[in-house]
Amino acid sequence: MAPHGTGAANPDRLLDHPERADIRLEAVLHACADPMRLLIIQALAADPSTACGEIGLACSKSTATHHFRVLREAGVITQHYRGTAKINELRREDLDAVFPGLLDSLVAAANKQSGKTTEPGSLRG
Amino acid sequence: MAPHGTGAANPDRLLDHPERADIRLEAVLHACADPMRLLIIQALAADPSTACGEIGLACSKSTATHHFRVLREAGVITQHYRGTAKINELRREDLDAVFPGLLDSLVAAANKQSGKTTEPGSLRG
DNA sequence: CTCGTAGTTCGATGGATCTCGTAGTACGGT
DNA sequence: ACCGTACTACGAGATCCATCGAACTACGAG
Repeated sequence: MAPHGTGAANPDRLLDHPERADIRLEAVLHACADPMRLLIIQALAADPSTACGEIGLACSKSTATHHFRVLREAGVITQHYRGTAKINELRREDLDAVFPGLLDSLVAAANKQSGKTTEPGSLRG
Repeated sequence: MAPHGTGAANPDRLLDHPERADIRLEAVLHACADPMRLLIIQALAADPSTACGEIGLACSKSTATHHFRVLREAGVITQHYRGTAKINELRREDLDAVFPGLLDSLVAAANKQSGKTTEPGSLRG
């Protein structure tokens, strides 16, 4: 038996995302309750469609993978491959539909706390 | 030496609360990311100034104490004694000042998810 | 095919966290 | 003074979580 990566478990490189209806508030909050993941969210809010590596996360690659996964499984972000890179996006529409206003106040709070100036106009593409 | 409760550590029954400026977003989110504590928050949102025991929590008393403490130390609620009862209140003003809109969307999300009808008069003015 | 880049998986470790029962303190009434 | 109610503090057990390094897969370019 191969000691690692049982290989080809997902040949098309597709990723599982929870349906909109399956997004749970506790999971979303838990996902956001981590400084590293909050950073990711801020980065994606400022810059949609960013690859994992493009966000300068101060941790190892495996840790980064872990955090992105937590966010995806909670329904906060979507991920899809683009060549060798993995592109991340906030699930704005879904989150707004399920928990109206939550994401916005969350991002605003994160930006405020980190002293970021989310200048008016950059919020929406 | 008394094996438990070193007694009179706080003769006036005063409780430590973080200052408004010391409230951290991660801590607030983490505090809210628990079903039990989310229940407490919903209860306090619907009914300010409630004693610990008045919320029908499905857990032991020591566990309840623990959850209330987490909420207090995160800056989500205040607690003060009134006779033998301990009264809890949401720190609405402080939270609104530090993270505008967050508490409202949080409570609304919790109510929505739990199918609670947030009294058609209290939310929309 | 080979190499480099991007990200994953596994396994381990150390630290939080949840939960509880038991034993304790504080207050208010009788 | 005594008792009951309300809640706390401690200690233990179980589980979860963040983090890492090492080994691995997948894709693209030359």
